[in-house]
Amino acid sequence: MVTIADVAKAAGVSKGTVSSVFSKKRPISKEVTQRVLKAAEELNYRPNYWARSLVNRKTNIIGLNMRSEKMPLDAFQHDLLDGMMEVCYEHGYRILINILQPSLLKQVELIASDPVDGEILLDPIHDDPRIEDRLKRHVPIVVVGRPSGERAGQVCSVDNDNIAAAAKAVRLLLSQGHQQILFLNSAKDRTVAEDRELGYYLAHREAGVNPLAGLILNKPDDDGTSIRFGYEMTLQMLREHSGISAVLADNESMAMGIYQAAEELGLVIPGDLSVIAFSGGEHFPPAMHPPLTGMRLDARTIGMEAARLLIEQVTTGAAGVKRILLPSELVERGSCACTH
Amino acid sequence: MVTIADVAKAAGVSKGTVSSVFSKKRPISKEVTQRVLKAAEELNYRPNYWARSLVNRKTNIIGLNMRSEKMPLDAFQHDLLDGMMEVCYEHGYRILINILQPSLLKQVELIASDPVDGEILLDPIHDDPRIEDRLKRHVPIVVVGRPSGERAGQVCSVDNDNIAAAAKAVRLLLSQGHQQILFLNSAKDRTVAEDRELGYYLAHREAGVNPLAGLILNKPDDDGTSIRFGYEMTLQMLREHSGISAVLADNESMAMGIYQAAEELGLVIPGDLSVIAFSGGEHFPPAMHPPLTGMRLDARTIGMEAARLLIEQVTTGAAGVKRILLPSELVERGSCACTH
DNA sequence: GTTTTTAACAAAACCGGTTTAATGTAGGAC
DNA sequence: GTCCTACATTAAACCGGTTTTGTTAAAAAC
Repeated sequence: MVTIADVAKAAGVSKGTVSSVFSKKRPISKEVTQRVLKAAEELNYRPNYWARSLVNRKTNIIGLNMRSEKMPLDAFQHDLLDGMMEVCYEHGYRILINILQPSLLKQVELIASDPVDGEILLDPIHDDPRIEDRLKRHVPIVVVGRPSGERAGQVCSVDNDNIAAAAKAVRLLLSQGHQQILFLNSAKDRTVAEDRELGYYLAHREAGVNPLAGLILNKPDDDGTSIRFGYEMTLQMLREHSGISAVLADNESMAMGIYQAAEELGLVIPGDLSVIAFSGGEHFPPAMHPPLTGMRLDARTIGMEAARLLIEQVTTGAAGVKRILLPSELVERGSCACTH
Repeated sequence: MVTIADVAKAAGVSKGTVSSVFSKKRPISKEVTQRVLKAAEELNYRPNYWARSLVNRKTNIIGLNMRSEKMPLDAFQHDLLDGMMEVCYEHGYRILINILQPSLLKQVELIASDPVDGEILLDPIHDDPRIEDRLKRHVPIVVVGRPSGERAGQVCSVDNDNIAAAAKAVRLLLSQGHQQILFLNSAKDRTVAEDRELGYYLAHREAGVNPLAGLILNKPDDDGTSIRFGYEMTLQMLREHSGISAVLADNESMAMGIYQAAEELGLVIPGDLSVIAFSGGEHFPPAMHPPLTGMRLDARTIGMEAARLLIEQVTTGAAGVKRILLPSELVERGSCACTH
């Protein structure tokens, strides 16, 4: 590897002079500048990024930290990444994707800090250790979702208005005459689950309906795919509760599982069973029949806002805690209908 | 920021001792180890990634370098990234996405080397300056696509068998009786365009058909979206050449433009016009009517193979030049039919 | 003509780690 | 009791940059 010392020697100057030529932070005579640039060119010299970051305390890299169990990326994450990329592109930042295995992650987290100026954290859980850690170490972060407890007021976050979104979805179903609405919610420790549950109850209360207990199921966070959970729970619950006529699903994969179960039970969607799901992607809705009615979460905008917020924090050192809530849009596509 | 010196002072030992406690590269007595760990814990110490990388000459980060004009990521890139992530996940590597603006990029490329152990380069063009640069600096790379000229034998690469894929697509169309097949190819300077053009001619020659000149158009690399190019060229060419009954498109977006143009011209797909496209994504095919017949490129596998190849190079220092060619699958969905 | 300022560069210190060479100390062999 | 070895630890050098401080010579000020 050719270093700054090599260039200095070749040009017959000191290291500091070469550094100044490149950074232009101090005046260097035309003649010497030429000589240094020529030497650098000939040796094919490139400043070492790490060495530079070490002293500058700045990498121009922001991290995307996702709880890495889920791969490949779902539509929500994909769009979010797209949004992040667009903003980073404008501001000259790069993105480091953190996808280490939980086991490795634990080691690495203990062993070294991430080489980033700031981080965007996905899918916060209750008392998320990642948030605690970044707060302690004063690493700028933006949380996508709602940090739990008092942390919500201490770190920046961008989120769907999940309470409103869930309420809107349930309101639609209630208005169509559904009384027993099964809610296949996401994992209990995720704060998003709590918000959506709140929205579920809110819409019921507004309509003066007292929701049956036990109609909200949380996906176990450890195991299995969403599609399997959707499938199994739908089978089980529809057999136990004959009154269920609609299902609200946490995501599209779950909805696919629900479709499978409905087919197996001989139920027609939306005639016998209405299905509505929170949907991530805006670009490529999965092909389902009938097309899935969903609450479209604007992942792309979330990604953009999160990146903006983080870059603002990183560059200006701004300490203000902001929380951005984005509305979700109800897209009716045909998987919901009135009860008969 | 709390440094190793702080911990050393707090524990009453030297920096080297603290370092050894963390890296376990030298034996440290139980008693001292305990004292150091306690001090580190209390101070919330994390080793500095850059400082460590500086001396280790290793970051455990691999770069994904795409010619950044195109955003958001298309389905091909998305799947490729997924594949890369999966392999990186297994091997404890992180991914740095390089999406700097061309203008900024030029500066940064001159200013600093990337903080990565190796890079995966997408969309190589003829005499790609990125490849020249990495070769000169001995940065391990894997090219996704075919490096041009003699470089093909000098760097690792993973690619679709584009010649075979294009030939297969054209063969289908010829077998359906199409004689004049419009080929909306990708930008001329991309090597993939050359390969697919070859496949186009190959299939014609096999069938004993002499293809009309001027039926292959290259997307201008500088401007506009694929969808617009597909739309405008289809309109123009179908007006000029009444004999055209089929179009082969470089990607799905172009195909969408072709669908638009067909509608405007009052042509029914596939009755009046057959359309076939190279398609990237396997997860979320865009919803089109009729569903688009395509050559499915296995982007996910390409990403996995590329990551494997690169990590192998990086870890073992292996210098062998490998080229992996992956077959593409023809998926008939209904946008191609026999001529009448 | 001497002093002060300025420009242009060199030398050295520093960033936060790792690694090598040096040091001291205890245990075993003779 | 002396010598050698093994072991645990420290001090110092190093990674490749940036930045601060010092030095020299020429230009400007008096």
